[in-house]
Amino acid sequence: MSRSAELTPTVENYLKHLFHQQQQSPDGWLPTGRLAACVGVTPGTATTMVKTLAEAGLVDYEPRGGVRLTSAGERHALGVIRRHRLIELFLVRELDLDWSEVHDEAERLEHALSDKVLERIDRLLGYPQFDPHGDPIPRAGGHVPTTEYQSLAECALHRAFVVARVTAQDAVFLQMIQRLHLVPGTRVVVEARDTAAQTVTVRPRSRPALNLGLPAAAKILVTAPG
Amino acid sequence: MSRSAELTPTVENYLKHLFHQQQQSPDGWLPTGRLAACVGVTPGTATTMVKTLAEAGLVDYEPRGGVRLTSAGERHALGVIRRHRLIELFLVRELDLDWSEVHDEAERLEHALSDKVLERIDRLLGYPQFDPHGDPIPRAGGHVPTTEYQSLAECALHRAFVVARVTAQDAVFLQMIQRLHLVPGTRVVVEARDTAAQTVTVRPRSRPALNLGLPAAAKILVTAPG
DNA sequence: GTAAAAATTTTGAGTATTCAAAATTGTATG
DNA sequence: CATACAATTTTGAATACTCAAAATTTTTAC
Repeated sequence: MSRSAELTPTVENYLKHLFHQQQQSPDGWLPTGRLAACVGVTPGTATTMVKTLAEAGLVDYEPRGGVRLTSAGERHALGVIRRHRLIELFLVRELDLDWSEVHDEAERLEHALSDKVLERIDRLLGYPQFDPHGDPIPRAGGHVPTTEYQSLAECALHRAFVVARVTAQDAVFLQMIQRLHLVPGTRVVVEARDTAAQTVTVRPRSRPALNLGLPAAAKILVTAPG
Repeated sequence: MSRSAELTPTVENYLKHLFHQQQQSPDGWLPTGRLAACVGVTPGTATTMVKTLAEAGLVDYEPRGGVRLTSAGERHALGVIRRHRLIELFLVRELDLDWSEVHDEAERLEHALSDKVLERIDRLLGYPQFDPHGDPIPRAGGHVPTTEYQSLAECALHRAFVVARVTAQDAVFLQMIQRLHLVPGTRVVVEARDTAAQTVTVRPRSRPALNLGLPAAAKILVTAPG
């Protein structure tokens, strides 16, 4: 009736962060300190938890070397991320919540939803592939729809693109994106890029051009239109 | 952004059960053993928790005398019950889950929903007054729509009534109600009542008559039609 | 009115999670 | 290579919750 293995919300949370962080550092091994920082606990706490996770077969752990999800751990992490992203989309599409505020809501709900309810939500939404931020929603089996994106920090100049994904979760940044009309789906052209000044000049379709800092531009991913 | 006082799910759960039980025993004082039984913990655990709740001002506690919700405790309890019942209705109406299975689902979700999401669900459902079992949904302010009901164990014979409410949560019982066509909204007539044999003969509108035991009949509440 | 039964509380202990601060290890530097 | 610095791990302790079993109180029964 509910989830397969029944991990605690805390454990699910560690696994989720672990997965996200591992995508960044592609050698796969994550220092425990980094994990601690993004879960929001002290380093010692993370060490303790990592040892627990290792005993449960969810991660590989090399003392002073780092942590890495096992395939079992990754499977669970993808389950949590699937729940999180489906909930986000549900909150935006069905309950009319704002794009920028659903992350925190989903954070709590992702640990309380049974497989059955999740399946119904999935069906109601028409088995969507992407959440409101453009992040891919893993399938129940664990498959993640992948697409190659470029960011506004690196794509070609004077070419039409479509914003596909915004890789940030904090409400302030997302509200800015909204105010600037750069939400997923918007057509944009990069008019200039100044690597010295670290700025990018972007023009959303039928709107005035605007300037973004390079780090911000790197969080906005685009694809070719059509 | 979320709930007012932030009680733990465990505490919310105790308060909810306390409220339900208090409705039964109207002197208001509930023995801790009874509370323990319905929360599903050992008596000692309930005693410990009750002392914690008393310190937090949520209950009055007389050692060896019993427990009673304070008005603060009742306010919180009604909040939990409101969430629970709105979720149940939402799951049935919007996600097409079965009447008989939503209780357990709501049990988990009632502790994870923010006020904001709850308000949206309330709006989506059209500010309903009753959940799928006919139980009243407390308003955000704490007001509970009350109606006087009679049960099939005590109502007049040969008079038309409408099933308004089924005061049970276990799936097996509810599935039986469904199979027997006695879900809320159904018109029924009690054709006979045998207090010695402890049975009631009920005829749902345009269906053959059927027999119920008295305790089962007492859980099915009816009102005058119209 | 005392003994047995029932309910309740207390005690001691365990799990899951966390922190602060001390100890350890590894790395980089001169 | 020794030393200083940073990261990590260990240690000791706290909170929230739970149980089993012992101790206590109340009720019931004779």
